[in-house]
Amino acid sequence: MARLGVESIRRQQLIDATLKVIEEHGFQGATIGKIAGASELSVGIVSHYFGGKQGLLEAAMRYLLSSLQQDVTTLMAKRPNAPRERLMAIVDANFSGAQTNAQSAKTWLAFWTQAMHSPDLMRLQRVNERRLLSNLMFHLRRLMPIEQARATAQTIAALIDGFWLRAAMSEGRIEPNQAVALCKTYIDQAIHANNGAK
Amino acid sequence: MARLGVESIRRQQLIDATLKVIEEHGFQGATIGKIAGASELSVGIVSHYFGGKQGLLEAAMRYLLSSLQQDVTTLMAKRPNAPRERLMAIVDANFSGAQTNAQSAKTWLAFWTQAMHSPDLMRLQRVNERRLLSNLMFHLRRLMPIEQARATAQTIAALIDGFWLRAAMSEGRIEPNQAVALCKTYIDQAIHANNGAK
DNA sequence: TTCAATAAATTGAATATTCATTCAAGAAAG
DNA sequence: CTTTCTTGAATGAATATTCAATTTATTGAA
Repeated sequence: MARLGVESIRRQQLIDATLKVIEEHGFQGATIGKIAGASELSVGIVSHYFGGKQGLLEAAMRYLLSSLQQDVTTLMAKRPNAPRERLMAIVDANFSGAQTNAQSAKTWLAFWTQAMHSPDLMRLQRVNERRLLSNLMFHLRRLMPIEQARATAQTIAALIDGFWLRAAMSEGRIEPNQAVALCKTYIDQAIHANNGAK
Repeated sequence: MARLGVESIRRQQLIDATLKVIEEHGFQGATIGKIAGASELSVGIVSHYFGGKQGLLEAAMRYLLSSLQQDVTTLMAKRPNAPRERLMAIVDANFSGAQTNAQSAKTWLAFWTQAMHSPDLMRLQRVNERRLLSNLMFHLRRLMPIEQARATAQTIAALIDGFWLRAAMSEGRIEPNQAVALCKTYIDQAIHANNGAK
């Protein structure tokens, strides 16, 4: 028997290499050859562990999504349990840590594009989106009537996506702090505008 | 000599076919063969008029960008020359007419992804983005102090992009009316929040 | 008007390239 | 010495590009 855990090590090696190559060459330029090179493994190993290129790409996206989800729950746990604070934590998490640089924004955009033509990736994307929305709704419900909460949740979600997209297009010159600040300003405006209507 | 204007007719034929094929098969699936088929021309004609596939794709994106720009100026011209009205017109234009359906949102997303790896397309994208921002700023400046105007302009731009992105991901179930309504609600909130500080 | 002569436009089979996948052989671990 | 892991050359499929041949349009002389 080979060393225990080789499989999970190799899988992660390949996923890391995949993300790196997509960052560098885009989704189109991410060939098995380049990925194998970046991982210092051979091309054959991909089908051995992931069945093929598509399987590797889906695993890589799953990894990105779960990283984001982990950032969210970690950051949320550290904040006071007040609705406004929790909302701010959600925003912070979505622009935090490993997530925030133009490179990883490009990777996200690439996956989004890909997701439109892969039911599996699309499903993953939807699950995450619904989680974000229901998360936002949960806290907004405590601050405003349900209709306004719904609208505000949609708007916050769109804002987050929009800033991400702009980050991807801005060639390294992303200012996560600015995006976070603008999102927070919006949230306070929305709370203020709908306050008292509760 | 051949009939005058054949060149521009053929170019448009190919661009239309390109957009149609991308809508239908995605960016990856948009092969020269399919595009030629959809345009009822031969594959050879592409390199004759555009030098190659890349040239055709760039021309198609140029066409989309200029269509959007035209929608904006057309709609703006019809509205009263009041700052708030003009802002609303900008939002309307960005979700109007030929622009608004999940298919064309997918096409946009595909081009954005592509633009990240093509300096030429990136430059085009930037020009358009700067035009949108300065357009927004021009009117916001009349409603609030410059710092708030800057922040609001960034937020509106991000909102527009964000709703587009969500439209692209939402598999045909896009509600442009809802996106427009939410953008407008935000604008009014922002005006209200920063009013009097003028 | 008709008819070559010429130029422009168009075709699509042939070619070249790129790349995912396969798998027989070999290396490494236990 | 058996099992697992890994390699990478060979294969085949997909597709962009090329270009010689063909078609179509234009011109102007008869």
